[in-house]
Amino acid sequence: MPQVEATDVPDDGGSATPEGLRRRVSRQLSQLTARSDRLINQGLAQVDARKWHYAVLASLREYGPGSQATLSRRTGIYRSDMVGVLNELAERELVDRAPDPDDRRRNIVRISVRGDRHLRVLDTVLDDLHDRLLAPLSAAERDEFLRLLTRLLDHRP
Amino acid sequence: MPQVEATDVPDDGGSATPEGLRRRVSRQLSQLTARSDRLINQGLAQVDARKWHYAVLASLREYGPGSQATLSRRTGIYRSDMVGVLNELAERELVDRAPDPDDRRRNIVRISVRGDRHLRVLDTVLDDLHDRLLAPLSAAERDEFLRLLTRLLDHRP
DNA sequence: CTGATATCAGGTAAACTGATATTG
DNA sequence: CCAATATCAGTTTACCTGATATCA
Repeated sequence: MPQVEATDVPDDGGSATPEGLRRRVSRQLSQLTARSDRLINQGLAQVDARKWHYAVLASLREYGPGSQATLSRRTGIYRSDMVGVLNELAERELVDRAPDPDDRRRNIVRISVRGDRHLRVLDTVLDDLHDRLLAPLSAAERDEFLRLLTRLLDHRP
Repeated sequence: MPQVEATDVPDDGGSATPEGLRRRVSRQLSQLTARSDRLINQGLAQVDARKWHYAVLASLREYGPGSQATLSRRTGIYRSDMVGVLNELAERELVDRAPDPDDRRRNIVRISVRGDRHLRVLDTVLDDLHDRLLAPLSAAERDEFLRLLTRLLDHRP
C-alpha cells in the first residue's frame, strides 16, 4: 500500500509551500498582498479609514484639487468606484466637492482642513504598518524591494 | 481664482502616481498583484485552468496525495474554498478523490495521469507569463525580487 | 457628432467567517 | 467531551464592464 500522507509539513501558515510553488512570483505576490491588505485594512479601520481614502487624500495634498476623473487617473481607482470613495470622504467632511463653474460636467474635489489633519494621522499609521510589514528587511533591502516593485509597475505591458 | 487643475499628468496608467503614494509599498504591491493576477488568470483561462488549479496540482506532484485539509495547509487555499477547487479538478479528471479507509472523515486526493500531463502544460504557460511579468528585470534582479518576497512571506507576524 | 464626465447597476474572483454533520 | 474533517452558506472587498444623462 502506498504512503498516503507525504511528510506532513507543520502548519505554519504560508511558509510550508512546496518549492515549485515558491518559485512562482505571482503566487508569492498574491499571498504577500493578501497579508499586506489585511494589515493595512485593519490598521486603517482603527482610525475609521480605508486605503482608498489615503490614496485620494494624498493625491489631493500632492497635486491639489481636481475633477473626479483626474483623481481616478492619479490614484488608479476606477472612475466607477471613485463616486463611492468620495461619498465616504465627503460624509466625513474630509473633502469638499463642488461643481466646476467653468465645466459643468465636472466636480472639483478639494481636501478640507479636517482632511489635511486626518491625512497626517494616516501618514503615521501607515508608516507604522509598513514598518511591521517590512520588518524582516534592512533599510537597504526595503529600498531595493521598492525599487524593483516600481520598475515592474512602470513597465507598461 | 485658484488654479483648479494642478499640472495635469498624462494618463499613462499607473505610473503617474504621486511620489507620496509611490513610497507606499503596500500600494505598489496591490497594483502589481492586480496586474499579475489579471495576466495569470487570462493566460490560464486559455487552457481552461485557474491559478488554484496549479497550486493544488503542483502541491500534489511535489508532496504526493493528501487529505483536503492537508492540501489546504500546503497551498494556502482556505479549507472552505478547497471543495470547489477540487470539484473543478475532479470534473476535469485531473485528480482522483476517494474516501480514506483508515480515517473516514477524510478524502484522499491524488493527481491523475491526465492531471500530471495537464500540470506540465501549466508549467510552460506559467513560465511564459512570468517572463512577461518580470520582463523589466534582469535574471539577477528577478532572483533578488523573489528572495525578498520570500523573506517577507516567511516572517510570521 | 465626438468625446469626456459623473453616476449607477451590475459581474467576477479572492479572502474570509461561521455553521453543521461526521468521525477520531 | 474535545478536535479534526469535509461541506455549505454567506460576507466583504477589489477589480472590471458596461450603460446612461449631461455637457464641452
